[in-house]
Amino acid sequence: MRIHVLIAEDELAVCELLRYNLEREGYHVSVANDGEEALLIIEENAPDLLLLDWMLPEVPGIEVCRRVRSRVATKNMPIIMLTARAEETDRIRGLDTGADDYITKPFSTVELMARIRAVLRRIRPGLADDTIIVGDITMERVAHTVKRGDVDLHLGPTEYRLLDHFMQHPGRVFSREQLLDSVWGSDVHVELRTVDVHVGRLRKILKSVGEDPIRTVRSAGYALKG
Amino acid sequence: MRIHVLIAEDELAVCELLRYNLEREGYHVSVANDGEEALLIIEENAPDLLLLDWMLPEVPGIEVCRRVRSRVATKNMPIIMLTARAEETDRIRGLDTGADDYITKPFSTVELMARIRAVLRRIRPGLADDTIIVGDITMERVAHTVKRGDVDLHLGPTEYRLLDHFMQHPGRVFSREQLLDSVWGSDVHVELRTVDVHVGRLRKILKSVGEDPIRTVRSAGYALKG
DNA sequence: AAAGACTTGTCACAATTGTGTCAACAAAAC
DNA sequence: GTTTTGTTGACACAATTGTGACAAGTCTTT
Repeated sequence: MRIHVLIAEDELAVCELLRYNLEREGYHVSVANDGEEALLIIEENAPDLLLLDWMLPEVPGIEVCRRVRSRVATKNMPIIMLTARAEETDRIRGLDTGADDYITKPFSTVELMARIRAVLRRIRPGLADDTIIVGDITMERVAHTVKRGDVDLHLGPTEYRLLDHFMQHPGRVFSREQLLDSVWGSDVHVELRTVDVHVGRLRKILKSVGEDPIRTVRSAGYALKG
Repeated sequence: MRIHVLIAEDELAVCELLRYNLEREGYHVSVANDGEEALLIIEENAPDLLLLDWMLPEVPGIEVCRRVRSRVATKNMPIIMLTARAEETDRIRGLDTGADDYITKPFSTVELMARIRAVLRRIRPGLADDTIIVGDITMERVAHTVKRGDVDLHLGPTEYRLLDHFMQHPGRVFSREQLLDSVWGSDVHVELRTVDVHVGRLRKILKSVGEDPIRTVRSAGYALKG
């Protein structure tokens, strides 16, 4: 039985991005374009997780949230809020929205997926896959640890997300642009070459234990040797 | 159901080149010669992908882009911009054009096709075919790898594009001019003989594993043995 | 509040790899 | 044997990638 995620979001582009990423990780995805639709779908077929836009037509996100919480059947449904601006963060945080987590746009898909796993794990331990293994590299996402062979490696946050992304698609080449999009976030302004630096840092750590597992593909990007 | 691509471009020569290449790869192609026509076609029968010239009569490309994005039905339509000069690149990038990708003329058709596949893959994973096999040569486009038998081969960017092109049309003979057009770009100024050199280099790599798979056709050009 | 320990994004410069030409040589055609 | 066409190594230089240093920013700890 696959995990059912409902996306309540009116920006189609964001919807598709989320749907694509979620489906690729094996979730069953529904989409609601406004608050009313979201509530209908929830009543009809309660999802396992709700990705809820803060600003939603018809019924605003916070209202959806409240109604979901007020109903017994859905009282414990995990909710992750998608908020537009970083400034609102504190306000949302302060309010008792009842959301389990929130993330501000633009967000990196890698990070969002990580949060989704985290929230699901809290509710249904064992459902979200927690470790990825590629070659001799093991990522324990629960513990946020990376091992190569038997050696524990210490990665910074960015290196961690970068490796996470690579490990989800071993062998596949990603351009700097793509990495920036997935690992940093959709419209963050960061120099393209910064990717090189972080790949370099990741490499350095990984190479401390064995062969360089990252492949540079000239004029194309980087890939994890699959 | 074939993938439907709309070409919005006023230069007839470019149009035909694109149409020819796209149809050969199995896409269903429509053509609009100005922005207005493009919008009409889009409204009437939304394509799966839009190849959009930046400079377009009647309604400029950027305006078409905006309108496509503003309509719900076409909000997610993948758009690849064709821009004239390399200098505009940064500006276009900085602007939030809403295009999924852009490519500056002159472009090599091999590269454009690669980008089209990349964009489509994002939207409809599984639709764009990612590996080509001819004889004992395997190209894994996602991983950007080439194997002959079990041996991994390391090709430089140009060799890679050249082989890609050959493998798309096994057996067919291409003149140096044609190869220059398809692999290097429409009006790049490069000596004809340079093709020989690159074919030579490609051959050398390929021959390191087995028989020479490239056929020289005297006074006509080269072909991959199909 | 200050100090220290990490992270991060950029830059400048080094190291590496790829590119286009040419010219000498080889092979085929006439 | 002469002419035409293709092959290949050498080479300068272009383009791309790797990396150490650094300043600014965070988060902890004291």
